[in-house]
Amino acid sequence: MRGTRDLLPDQTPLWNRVEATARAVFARYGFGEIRTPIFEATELFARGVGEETDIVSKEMFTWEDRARAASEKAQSLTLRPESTAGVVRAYIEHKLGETGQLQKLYYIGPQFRRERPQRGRYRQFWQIGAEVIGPQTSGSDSPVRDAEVLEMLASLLDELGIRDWRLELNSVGNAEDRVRYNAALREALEPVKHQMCADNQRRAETNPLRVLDSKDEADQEIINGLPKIADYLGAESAAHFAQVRAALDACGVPYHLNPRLVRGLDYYTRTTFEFTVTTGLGTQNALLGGGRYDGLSEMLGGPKAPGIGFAIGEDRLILTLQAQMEADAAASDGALEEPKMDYYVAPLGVEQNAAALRLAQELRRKGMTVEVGDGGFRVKKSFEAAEKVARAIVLLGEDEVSTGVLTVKSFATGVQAKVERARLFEA
RNA sequence: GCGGCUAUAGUUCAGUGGCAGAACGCCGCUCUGUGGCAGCGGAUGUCGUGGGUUCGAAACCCACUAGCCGCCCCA
Repeated sequence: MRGTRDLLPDQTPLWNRVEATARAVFARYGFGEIRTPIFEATELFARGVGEETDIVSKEMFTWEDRARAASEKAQSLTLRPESTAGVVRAYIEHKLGETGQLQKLYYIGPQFRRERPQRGRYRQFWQIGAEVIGPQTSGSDSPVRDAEVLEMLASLLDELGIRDWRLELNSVGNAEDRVRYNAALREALEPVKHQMCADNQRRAETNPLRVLDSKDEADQEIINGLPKIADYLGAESAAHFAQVRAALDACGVPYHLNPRLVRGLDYYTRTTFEFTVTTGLGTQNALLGGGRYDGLSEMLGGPKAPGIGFAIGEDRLILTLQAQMEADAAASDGALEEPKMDYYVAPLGVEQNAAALRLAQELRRKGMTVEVGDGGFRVKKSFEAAEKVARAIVLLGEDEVSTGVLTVKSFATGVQAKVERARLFEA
């Protein structure tokens, strides 16, 4: 299917390493895993992500569920295009706010957007994300939370071995700041917008913030002359942002202020951020993105519950790591070695098959990785097969079975030795 | 959703109108309890799918599907 992929066993170890590292890092910061449905009511995304966003207006996989009884109405359902809305729905539904505790939740799972695929962009893609949310009394809107999340991401990327990441940081202000800034943008764009490209002319009308995001080269001069959001932050937003930056400075997390970083989901308020990389992703250079969403819970009919979260594009993280590994292998002239199993047990003759499987059983129960051949194979074939998958071959012929003294040959050293059956289990 | 490029063996690719190819990999033999090297031999296949042009199409044309690159946007 378009935009979907199969991940074969040569790929999945890296995926598992990434996910295990993420789980371990998140646990150190007190996050617990949440698993929410892969589909939700369409309404949730329309209200949470925003009716006018690209995601909701043209990228969702949506269908009408059948009404199963005359009294039941057909419901519009949608494969989740992101997970924050679902997590906040679960927060509301399970009344997690009533605990009074700050909730730190993370998730790993597939997301679905009906876009044209290209490198680093798939219709089913995976996100590793986390949300910090709770009633205000839990400190959920503290700048400490913003900085902690950003510092955690820096630690995670470092631990994964992602090199040359770059943190872009901005504050888009609270709801009131945004109203004033939008008005200022419209006013500034009015006399100059006719000089801009068609896309930007449209955005100037529908969503002036998006003009800031434009990469149209001819329009850059105009865009650079537009009012900066930083000048329109109210005292509260400005103080919050200053504290976030101070905490990042204290932790030694490098960042670049990017006054043009506006994000495409309607729920973002105040802190917004993106981590980008230059390796492996082509023009889709955003590795992860996120921000604060102080009003989302209320938008979804829940209690006031400020929050901040992010989503890592796992596919993009993997592409970056693979590109780095290829670059390293090319630089050191070394081929990428596939991990080998401990033993390949080769029965010599079909009469030894049962004994070979039994030997493998014992070795595996000791925790060793073992492959078993077939007595019908010629010895040459057994060696060839063994050398591909294992570090050593155990020959099991009539003699070995009757005496219990095995013939073991290491492929690394080329040394062949007779080994007591019992001693093999010690290794 | 828009534009460009691409699709031939397991893989990477050559093949611009006249017998479907190379390298690597795979299998067999030389070699029935010792692999890696070498020699010899073998199988690779809906030439993405469907239609059209032509005496003849892998090649030219159209449509579709999928991938890649870019735009939009985002992870």
